[in-house]
Amino acid sequence: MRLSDTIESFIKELLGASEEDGVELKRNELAEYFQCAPSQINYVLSTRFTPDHGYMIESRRGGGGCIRIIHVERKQGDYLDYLIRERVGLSLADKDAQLLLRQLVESSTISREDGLMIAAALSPQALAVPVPETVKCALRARIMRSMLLNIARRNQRTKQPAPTALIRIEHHEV
Amino acid sequence: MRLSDTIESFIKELLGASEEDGVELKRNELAEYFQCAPSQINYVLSTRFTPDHGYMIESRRGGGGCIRIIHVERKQGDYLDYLIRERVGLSLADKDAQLLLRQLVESSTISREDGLMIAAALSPQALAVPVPETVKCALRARIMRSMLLNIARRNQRTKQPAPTALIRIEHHEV
DNA sequence: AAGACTGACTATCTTTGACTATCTAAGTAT
DNA sequence: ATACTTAGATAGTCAAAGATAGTCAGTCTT
Repeated sequence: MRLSDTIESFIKELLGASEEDGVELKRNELAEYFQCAPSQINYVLSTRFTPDHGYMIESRRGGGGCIRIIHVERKQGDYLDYLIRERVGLSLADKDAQLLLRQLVESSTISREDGLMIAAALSPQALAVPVPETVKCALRARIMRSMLLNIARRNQRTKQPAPTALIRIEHHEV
Repeated sequence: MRLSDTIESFIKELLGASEEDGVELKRNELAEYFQCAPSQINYVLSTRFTPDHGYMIESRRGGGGCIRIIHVERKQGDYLDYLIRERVGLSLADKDAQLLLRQLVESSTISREDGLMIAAALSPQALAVPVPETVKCALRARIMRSMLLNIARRNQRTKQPAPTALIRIEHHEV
């Protein structure tokens, strides 16, 4: 078994054992424990604990610093989960983003308020920085996923599970 | 727990227990109590009790000198306005964004949910596209402004600038 | 070729201590 | 009395040291 896989399972065990929906760990301690370079931890995090995997990472440097990993439960057949993992993809044109948002609000997958918040974050004015359109598309996709994940997490916290279920498996390139 | 965090909570407890909206303390006594260098107190004040955090500091040197910490209450609408117009500016470092969000939630200017949504949109993971940091700073400012503006509009629509419960969020929970 | 792994370099946050600035009070000179 | 001086008591500043985590390009493995 590869080291990365071992570390991955270890972290997932920690998450499973935790009361909360997240765990805190010290990068250096973990690296010490597994006898590897500290940057190996970053590698594991960036390849196996990404937003599309349903994880959020927060960290602090300096004395007393640490890494926090938050897991958002994915339920089978959860539409939000499908969106984050597949539908949004790596690139999202402005037009597609608006279309998607409208669908999500109309199908009550997300609230109107949340839809407006996402729209605000993705608005052309917000993204009016001098970068190629391809980069903006990547950005839209990332921001969209990150915000949807946050909504999923909130749903999980409030124990008020997904408003809808309906999975429509459409093709997913945007 | 970091010493700075401990001292921060201690001071906030004092503030909470106080009848006034401020407390007075002796730098050296505090330092003695926490067994640290007096300048540590200055560090805590300058990183956690700034105007952005909603605090004002006054002090007197010499015999009988002391430090006074005052918590400033702000009107929601005005504060949001100020943020949108002045504070956010054209550029916003990651650190500043987090600081700002934390203060906004602590002062109930925005709800915890909105704070988390903005944090999700501004998270390093969401902005992980290959552009210079200067561009990211510009982007953060724009997204932040756009989302705050959306909140302000929503408040106006509902005519009910409803705050939320006072929730103390943890350090990088924002 | 793709994924796993590493190490040097960088960025950020905390803590400390030496040095500086300011204030009060008491003492001294006029 | 009034002005000046000085000692002691505070607080402020800043840069260095320490403690973490992040990045990235190159190497190794499969």
